Amino acid sequence: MDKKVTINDIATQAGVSKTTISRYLNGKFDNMSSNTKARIEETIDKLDYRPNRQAQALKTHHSFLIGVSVADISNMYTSRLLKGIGEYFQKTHYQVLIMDADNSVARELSNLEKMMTEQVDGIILQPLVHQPEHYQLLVAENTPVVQVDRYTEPFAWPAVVSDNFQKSVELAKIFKTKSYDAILVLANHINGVSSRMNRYNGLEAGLTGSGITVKLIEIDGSDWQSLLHAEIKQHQHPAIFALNGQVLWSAVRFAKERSLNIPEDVGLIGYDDDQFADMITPAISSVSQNPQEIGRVAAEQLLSSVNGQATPPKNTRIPSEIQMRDSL
Amino acid sequence: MDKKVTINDIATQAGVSKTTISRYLNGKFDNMSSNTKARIEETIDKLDYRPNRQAQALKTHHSFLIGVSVADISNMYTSRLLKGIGEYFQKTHYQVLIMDADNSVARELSNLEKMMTEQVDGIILQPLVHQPEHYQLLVAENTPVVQVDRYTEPFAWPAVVSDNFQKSVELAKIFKTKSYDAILVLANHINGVSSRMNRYNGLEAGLTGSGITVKLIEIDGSDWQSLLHAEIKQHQHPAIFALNGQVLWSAVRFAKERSLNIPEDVGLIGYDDDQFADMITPAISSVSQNPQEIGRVAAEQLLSSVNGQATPPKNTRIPSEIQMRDSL
DNA sequence: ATGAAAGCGCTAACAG
DNA sequence: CTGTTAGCGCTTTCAT
Repeated sequence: MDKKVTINDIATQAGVSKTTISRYLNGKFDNMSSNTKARIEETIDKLDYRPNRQAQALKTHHSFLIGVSVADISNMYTSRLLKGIGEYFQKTHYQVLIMDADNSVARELSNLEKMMTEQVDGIILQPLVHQPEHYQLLVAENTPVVQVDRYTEPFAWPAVVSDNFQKSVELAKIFKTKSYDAILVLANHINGVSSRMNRYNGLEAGLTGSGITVKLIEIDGSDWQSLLHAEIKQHQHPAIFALNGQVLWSAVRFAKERSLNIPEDVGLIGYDDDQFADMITPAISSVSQNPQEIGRVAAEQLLSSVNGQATPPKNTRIPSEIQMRDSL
Repeated sequence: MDKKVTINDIATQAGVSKTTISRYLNGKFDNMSSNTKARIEETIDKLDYRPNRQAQALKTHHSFLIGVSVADISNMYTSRLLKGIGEYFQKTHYQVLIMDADNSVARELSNLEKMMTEQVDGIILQPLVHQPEHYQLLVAENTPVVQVDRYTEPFAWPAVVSDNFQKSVELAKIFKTKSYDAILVLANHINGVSSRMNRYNGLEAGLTGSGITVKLIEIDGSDWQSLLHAEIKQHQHPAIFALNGQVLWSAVRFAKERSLNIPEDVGLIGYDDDQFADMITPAISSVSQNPQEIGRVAAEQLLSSVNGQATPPKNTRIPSEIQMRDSL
C-alpha cells in the first residue's frame, strides 16, 4: 500500500518550495523560470502526482462539484437529460454528483441535504415540489440553482424547460382540424408539476370556444382504465393525449387489452416517443422533447451562475416537435 | 451572503471545545454528559450546521465518494443499473459520482483520472476495454473496484454480470426444438466485450454437433443490412439473435423495412426488452436481464471491499430470464 | 468528562 | 523569480 504523493513530495524532489508547485498547478507561469517549470513538470510526471481535491476545496471554498437531483433516474427522459449535462461538464473541471429522488419528496430533500454537505458549488434540480419554500434549505445557503423540466412557483431560480404550453396550443389546432370531439388527457397527478400543468392548460386554452370536451384522467387513481373506457364510449370521436412517455405506453397497452382500434375508435398522441413510437402499428404520433439540449443549456446557465454572473430567474424554453404519424 | 457555520461556531455557542463537538459528530458519546450532548444537539439544530466533507476527508483520508463509470449513460440498461447502485448507497453515507464514457475509451480513462483526483474510495466500472493493463492507473493506486456487466481478462477485480453464457446454452436448446437451421447473431463489435462474447460463445457451445449454422454479423460494419438479408435468403429457417436492446430494435426496424415477416421469414429474439417487446406485433421474444440487481450487488460488494474485507476477484452471476413471445 | 495542540494537503498574502 | 507563513475545517493523540 503506497502512500499518496503530495505537493510536498513534489516540492522536495524538484528542489523548490510548495508555493512554486502550487503556482505551477494553477497555471501561474508569469514569473517562473522555464527551468523550474520543466523540472516540476518532470517530477509530477515521474511521481504521477494528482493534487488532492479535498485539500484544494478546503482552502478555496470551491468544491468543483455540481449536484444533480432527478425525479426518477430510470427513465429515458432522465437518461438523455443526464447525457446533456454530463457532456457539458465533461469539458470543465467540475464533477457531477447525480442523485435520484425516486419520486419521493422525502428522499429528494435528503439528497439535497447530502449535496450541501458535499459543498456542491451549484445544483441542477428537477423539482418534485411546486412550492419554493420547500427548498428553503437551498435558499438559506445561497446555492446557485437551475431548474430543469419543471419549476417552482413563484419563481425562485431560472428554469430550462420544454415549450409545453405552446405545443399544446399547436396540438389543439390539430385536434380541431381532425374534428375530434373530446380530448382525454391522461397523466400522472398533474398538480404541482409545472410541465404537466402547462401541457394541460395549453390544450384548454387552445380549445376554448371550440366545443371540444377536455377531460383529465389521472392514472395513479384507481381503475383509470374503466373511467377512460367509459369516456371513450361516450364520445363520437375521442382522442387520448398522454402527458408523458410512460403514460403513453400505458395507453397503448390499454387500447390493446380492450381491443380498441387506433385511430378509428380512439385517436392517440403522447409525449416522449423515444424511438419506439414508429415501431408499432399503428405508428404513434408524439411530441418529442429534447432533454439532452435541456441538460446542456441548464449546465451552461448553472456554470455562469456559479461563476458569479447573475442569472435572472427566467424560463428558457427548448422547442419540442410534434411528430405526426398514424395514431392521430 | 452568510458565512458558513463551522465546528468552531458550534463550539463557541455551545460553550465547549471543538474536540467535544467532533466527538458528538462521530457518535462518541461514551464519556459525554447528557447535558453537554443536549446542548450541542440544540446548537447544531439552531445554526443548521453541517460538517464540511472536504475537511473531514482531508483529515481521515476517506472521501465517502464512490465513482461509477458507465459505457453509455443514455440507455435503459444503464438507467436501471444506476437505479440499483443509487438505491444501495442511499442508505449509506457515500455519494455517487457517475461518469459517462460515452463509449469512448479516451473519455473513460479521463473520467477515471478525474475520479482519482476526487479521491474516490472505490469504483464501479463497466469497462470499455478488455485488457486489465489498460486500467493500471487504478491498480497503481490500489483502489477497490467492482466491475459490472463486463470484465477484463485476466481477472483483476470482482465482477457482477448476467449469466450470459448459460442463457445462450439454454437458447440453443430452444433453437433446436424449433428446428431453426441458421442463427444470425447480430451485435456491435463483440471483441473485448465479455458479455457479448459469452453470449456468442454460449450459443456456439450449445449448438455444436447440431448442424445449425451460426453466423456473426456486426452492425457497426458497413451495410450489415444487405449482409443480413442475404443470409436470411440463403437459409430455410433462419433466426436472428440480437445481442443487446439497441441491436434488437435495429433488427425489428430492418425486418419492417424489408417487409420480412416475423417469425415466418425469420425468427427473432434479443436481449433487453425494456417493456416494449410485448407492445409490438408480433410480440418479441427476449432475454431480460436484471441490471438493477446487478447494480445493487456490485454496490454491496464494493462497499465491503472499501471497508477492508478482501473480495476475491470472482464473477457473480445474476440470472436473466428468457421471455418467449411470438417472434421466435 | 473535556480540552489543547498538531496536522491532513493545499493556497495566498507578504516578503524578499 | 521564489520562499515563509498562516490557515481552510476537521480529527485525534495526549493531557488533565
